[in-house]
Amino acid sequence: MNLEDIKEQHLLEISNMLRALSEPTRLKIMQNLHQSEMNVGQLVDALGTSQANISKHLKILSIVNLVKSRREGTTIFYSLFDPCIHNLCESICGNYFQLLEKRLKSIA
Amino acid sequence: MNLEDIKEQHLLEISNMLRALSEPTRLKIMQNLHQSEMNVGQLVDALGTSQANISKHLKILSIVNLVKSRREGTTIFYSLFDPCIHNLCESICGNYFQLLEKRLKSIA
DNA sequence: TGCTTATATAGCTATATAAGAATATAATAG
DNA sequence: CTATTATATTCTTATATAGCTATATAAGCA
Repeated sequence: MNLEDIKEQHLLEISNMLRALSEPTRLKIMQNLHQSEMNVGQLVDALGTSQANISKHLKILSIVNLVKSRREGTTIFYSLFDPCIHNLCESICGNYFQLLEKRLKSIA
Repeated sequence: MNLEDIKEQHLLEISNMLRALSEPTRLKIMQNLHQSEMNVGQLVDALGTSQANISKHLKILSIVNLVKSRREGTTIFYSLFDPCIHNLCESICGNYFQLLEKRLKSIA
């Protein structure tokens, strides 16, 4: 599938996924879930923001299928929706550092 | 480089890059530049929005180093900042379709 | 049942931003 | 210099959204 051939609707969905990913708190949530599943309370502790805030961000990540959840008693565990999300994150981050290096070289 | 090890400042820069990418018009600009460099007028024609609007979006994409420009007389040509941006876009798009397939299968 | 814990939601405010309209800048031609 | 063409910027308005506070829901336990 080439970028050039993407239809409007898919492009809109991709932009939604990227917008969901593009918020720093949500990116940190993804970074945490990258390692293992976590419940809301653990994420609250890890990120140092309010529980309400974390819940809202988790909802946004759920809507675009970046994360999924399972209940265990009163606790809800969140994890990456699919293993391929790993690759997505690694790839974004890898490309960022590749770009960063080239920018630094072009300054030097 | 693993996602888990990314420091705050890099994470903020990545989120800025993703936010820049996450707007539909800008994603379409990237989609067009994916194929070849284009000047502002060509992008205006291709996307069907105002010249001012395109210029503003191009500026946002420039700031995060997703595109670069060169002048030729009064015309300014834009292109992807670096070849690796190709990979980034292909990877985002590839992962989206992979996710899409799995969602469809899980419904069926 | 009522109480506690964990999570989600609603309402509010402040800020960010996309798009339109008008104007400004920059390069070139005459 | 003036006019023209191509692009950028400024200002405004409307909408989206992050975070706060308070409240609601849901599950388990006494």
